[in-house]
Amino acid sequence: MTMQQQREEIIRALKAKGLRVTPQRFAVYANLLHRCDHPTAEDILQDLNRVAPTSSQATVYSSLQTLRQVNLVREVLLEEGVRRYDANLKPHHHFRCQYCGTIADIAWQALAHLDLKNLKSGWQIQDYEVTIHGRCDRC
Amino acid sequence: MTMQQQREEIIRALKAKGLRVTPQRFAVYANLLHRCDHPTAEDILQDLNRVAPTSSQATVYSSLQTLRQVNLVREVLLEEGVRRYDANLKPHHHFRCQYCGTIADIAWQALAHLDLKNLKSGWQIQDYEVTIHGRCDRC
DNA sequence: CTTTGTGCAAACGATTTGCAGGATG
DNA sequence: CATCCTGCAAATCGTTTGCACAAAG
Repeated sequence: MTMQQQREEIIRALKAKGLRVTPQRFAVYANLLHRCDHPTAEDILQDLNRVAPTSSQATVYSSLQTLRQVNLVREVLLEEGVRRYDANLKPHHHFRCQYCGTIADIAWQALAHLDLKNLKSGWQIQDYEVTIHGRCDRC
Repeated sequence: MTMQQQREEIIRALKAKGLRVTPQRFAVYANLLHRCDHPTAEDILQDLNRVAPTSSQATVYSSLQTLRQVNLVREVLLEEGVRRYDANLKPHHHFRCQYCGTIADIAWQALAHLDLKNLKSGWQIQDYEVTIHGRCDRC
């Protein structure tokens, strides 16, 4: 996919959700899509303003909130007191290295599916996520 | 187990970890052990001071931190921006109702174990946890 | 031109810290 | 009696909010 196509793809996604396409919102979403780590709001802000000022702090926070509401982005909880964001919408699990903090995505199919029947009577399962803790190949 | 035995059990656990047994620390840990929900620091503070002032805010926070460091207590991440605590050390998973927020423990054995072999080459698995989202029997 | 988004700075809630006095082992 | 813990209040961190102005459709 060319650079240009990627841009159009993002614009299409935002419009499809009824969002106005502003440079700041575009930048936040594009940044999240192009990164493979799971950055915090602060990480994104830093990255966007690395070269030239692009967005303010408040705008990054509000963009993330908006993108989350329309399900283009989701929050990931892997560490205590840290909110991370992820634009990978395909269901997947996470592997976090306890030593260096690196986070790797684990494809949904990579795990044998759980047998969730009759877990707790009367409770309906919507979805589930697995977080694996361990040591990565470099630690 | 009698009330008295429970108290002695707690004192033994704290001493075994090299911690001094203060009334405040005792109260925080005992409170957490006797509750089946997964309270926040604030919840614990409220509960302890319900009848008579027992601990200050700073002390509850510091006790939780200390108890966590010695592995008598662990943090649970189930909702965005909320830190909950749990003194149940037996490995278990969590089920959270998306409607009322109720959290239920799922015994480790209740889930068919995951096949975690060959997940990612070079990565060693320490442990994993499953968070299930759904609707509880009362919602 | 109407509506929505941005940026600033102030407000906020949860958690942490500095420090003096108090309790524990 | 040395060390560790507590409580208060102030500091800090991440996030949210109010509001005037700017930009998008």
